[in-house]
Amino acid sequence: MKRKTTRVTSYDVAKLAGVSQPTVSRAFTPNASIAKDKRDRVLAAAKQLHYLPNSIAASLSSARSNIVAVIVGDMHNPFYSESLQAFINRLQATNRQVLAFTVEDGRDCDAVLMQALRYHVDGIVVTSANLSSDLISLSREVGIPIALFNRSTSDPTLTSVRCDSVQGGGLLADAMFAAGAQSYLIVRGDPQGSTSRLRVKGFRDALASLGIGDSAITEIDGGSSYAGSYRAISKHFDSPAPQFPDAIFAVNDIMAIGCIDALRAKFNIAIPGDIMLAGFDGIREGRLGPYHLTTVRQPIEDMVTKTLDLLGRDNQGEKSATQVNCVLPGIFIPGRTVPGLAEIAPDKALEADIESISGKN
Amino acid sequence: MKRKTTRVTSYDVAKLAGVSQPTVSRAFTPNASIAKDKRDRVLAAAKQLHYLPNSIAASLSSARSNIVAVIVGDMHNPFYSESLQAFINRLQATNRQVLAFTVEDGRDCDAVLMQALRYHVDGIVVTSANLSSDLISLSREVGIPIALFNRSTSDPTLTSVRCDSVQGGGLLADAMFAAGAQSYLIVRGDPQGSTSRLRVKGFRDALASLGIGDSAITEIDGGSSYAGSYRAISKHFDSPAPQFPDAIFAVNDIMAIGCIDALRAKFNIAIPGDIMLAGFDGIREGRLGPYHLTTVRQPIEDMVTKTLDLLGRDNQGEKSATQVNCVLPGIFIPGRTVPGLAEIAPDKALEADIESISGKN
DNA sequence: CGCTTGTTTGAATACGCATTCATATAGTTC
DNA sequence: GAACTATATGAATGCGTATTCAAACAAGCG
Repeated sequence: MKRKTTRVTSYDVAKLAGVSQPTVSRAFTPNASIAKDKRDRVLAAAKQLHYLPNSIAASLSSARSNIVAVIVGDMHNPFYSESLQAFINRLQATNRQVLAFTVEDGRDCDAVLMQALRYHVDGIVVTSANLSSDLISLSREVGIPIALFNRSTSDPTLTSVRCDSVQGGGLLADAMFAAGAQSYLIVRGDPQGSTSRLRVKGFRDALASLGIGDSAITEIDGGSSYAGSYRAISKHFDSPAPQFPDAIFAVNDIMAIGCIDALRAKFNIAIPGDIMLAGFDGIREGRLGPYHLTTVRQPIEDMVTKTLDLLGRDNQGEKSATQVNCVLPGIFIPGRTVPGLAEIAPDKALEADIESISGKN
Repeated sequence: MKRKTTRVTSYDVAKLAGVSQPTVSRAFTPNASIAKDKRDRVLAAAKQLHYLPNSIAASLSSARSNIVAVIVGDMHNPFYSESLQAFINRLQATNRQVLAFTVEDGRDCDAVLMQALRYHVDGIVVTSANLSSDLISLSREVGIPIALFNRSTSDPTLTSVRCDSVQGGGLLADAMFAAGAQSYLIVRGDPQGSTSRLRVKGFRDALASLGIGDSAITEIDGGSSYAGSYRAISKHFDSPAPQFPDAIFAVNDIMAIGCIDALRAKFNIAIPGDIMLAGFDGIREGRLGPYHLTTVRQPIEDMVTKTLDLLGRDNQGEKSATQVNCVLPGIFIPGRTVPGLAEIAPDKALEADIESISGKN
C-alpha cells in the first residue's frame, strides 16, 4: 500500500454521473457543447467526490498550460516587486498562473529561461535581465513568445513594453530648470542597460534645448542601487573641490533615496533647500514622508496590460512577426524634493500619498 | 498545416542517437542507470535537435511537479515580498519552480489554493492569509502538504513556521525600558491575526515583569499597514488630552515607519528625542537613514529553509502526522529610534546598513 | 414523411515522458 | 568454466485530460 490517496479522476466522476469521460471534460469547459442537465449532474458528482481537474494533464493534452513565466531581475528594487505583483494580480484574474523566477544581477537568465521553456508556458515576461540571442531563437523555435518589460531591446524583433525614458527624463529636466536649477549632477545607473542611458539622454536633451551647456552638467556612476548611489554621492562630495550642483537627477527612485540619505547623513545638505533632486519610477517608498520624491511614474498597470496583450496576440498564431515595441509615456509626479511643486493642498496630497503607499486600512 | 513548430520529443532524440526512448529519459536523469557513452551520445543528439524535455509530461508521468506554490497575502508589506524572493531563490537553487499567488487582504485564499491543488504542486506555502478548514482537509485528501509561514495556526495539526513573537516583543520591551521608558503606547495590527496579538503579549509580559503596570500602557489600533498606523497616530495625538508616552511599539516595521512619518510631519515630535520607538520584522526599508528602526528581525532565510524542509519531509511519506509547529527566535537589531543603541562604531554600522538595503555592486 | 441541419454524446486516441519488468551483457567468485 | 551478481537496455504501459471522429438524436422544412 504505497499511497492511500488514490487520485480521483474524471473517469470516477464519469462513472458516478453515468456519462463518459469526455462529457466530464466538457462539463468543466466553458462554452463546450453539453446539455445543461448533464453538466449539472457531472458537477454534482464532481463535488461529491472532491474531484479536482488535473491541470498538468490538461496542459499536456491541450498544449496550453495557462502558465506565464515572469522573470524578475533586481528584486532589491521595489519597482520590480511591484511589477511582479501587478503581473500576478492580472494573470490570476484571468485564471492564469505565474511561474516566478529571479535572476541575480549581471548574470544572464539563460538557465532560468530554459526552465520556463521546459514547462511549455504560454509566454515569458522578462524584466531587467539580459538574454542571449541563442535563447531568443530557441524560444522562437519552440513557439513560446517572449516579451521584455521595462527593457528596450538590442534585438528589435523582440516584443517589448517600456516607459518612455526620454520623455520622462525631459519632464524632470523641465521641472528642475523651471525651479531655477542652473547646474546639474546626474547619477547614472547600470551602464549596460538601455534604461539609464535613455533617461539621461532625455534629461540632457531637454536641458540642451533650454540652453544649459554641457559644462554645467556632471555625471557620476551610481551603480543603479541604493548602496551604489550612496557611495557615489559620498565620493563626489568628499573629493577636494566637488562640483556643487543646484540639482541632482538620479536615474531611478531607489538611487534617489540613496542620494538623499547620503546628502543628509554625511554632508548635512538639505533637500530641496540646498540641492533639489529628482528620481524616476514612482515606487511607493519614494512617497514616504522624509523623501517625497519628485519623479516620473512608470504606468505599471498599463504596461502590464499591454505586455500580456502582446504575449497573447503572439499566441493567437497571427504572424509571429507581430513583434511590437510599445512605449508608454511616463507620468510626472511632483514632490517636495523640487521647490514649489508640492505647495498646493498639502493635506490632500498627503492623504493620497498615504493611500498610495498602502491601500490597507 | 497548423503549426510549423512540431515539438521535438524524446523519441526524435532516441532515433537520432540510435537508442530507445527510455534511454533518453535516463540520460536526463541524474544517477540513472546508463552507460556513459550512451548518455553522451544522447545529450549530443539532444543538443543537435534543440531538444527540451517537457516538464509537464514529466510531471504527469512521475506524479511530481517540482513546483511549489507560494501564496502571499499583503504584498504591500515589504516583509512579504522579501519572503517571496527568498522562497524563489531557495527553490530555484534546487531546481524547483515557484507558482506565485497573491490574496487580497481579508479575503480568504480558498479559490487560489484550489488552483494550486489542481496543478498537483509538491507543496503549498501560505503566508499571511486565512484558509478554511474545508480546504485543509481537501489538501490532505489529495496528499499535498501545506505549510504556514509567519502564521501561527488555529488548527494545530497544520505545519507552521514562524518567528517567536513573544520572545521578540520581550526583547523590545527590555530595550526600551533599559533606555528609560516608563510609559508606553502600543500600535496594534490586524486584530484577526495571531502575529500582532503575540507580539503585544510578549511586549506586555516583559513590561509586567519589569514592574510597569497596565496604567502606563495604552493600546491603539493601527490596522497593520502604513496608512493605518499613520492615521492611528494622528488620531491619538489629535485627541483633546492625549497620553504622551515615552515609547511607542508598533507591531511591525511598516507600521513603525508610518508612525514616524506621522509624528514628524503632523506633530513635530522627534524620534528618539521626544519619544523612542520600535518596530518588528527587520525589513530593508527600516534601515533607511531617516528611520533606522530598532526592531526584531525575523530570520527569513532560516524560516524559509525550515519551511521547505518540513514540506519536503511531509512528501517523503513519513507519517503525514509529522506536522510541526516550528518557532525560531527573533534577532534584536539596535537602531537609532531608541537612544543609546546605535552609538557604537557608527561608520561601521552605516556601511552594514547600506549593504543590507541593497546588495548590488 | 423524407431530408437536411445542428446539437449531444461516447469510443478511440494523442500528448510526452517515467517507470515497471524482463532480457541481455559484463563482471565476479569458486 | 559454471553459477552468480550487478549493470544496461528496450518493449510495453500508465499518468489524466482534451480532442478528433463518427454515430445518435432532435429539430426544422418542403
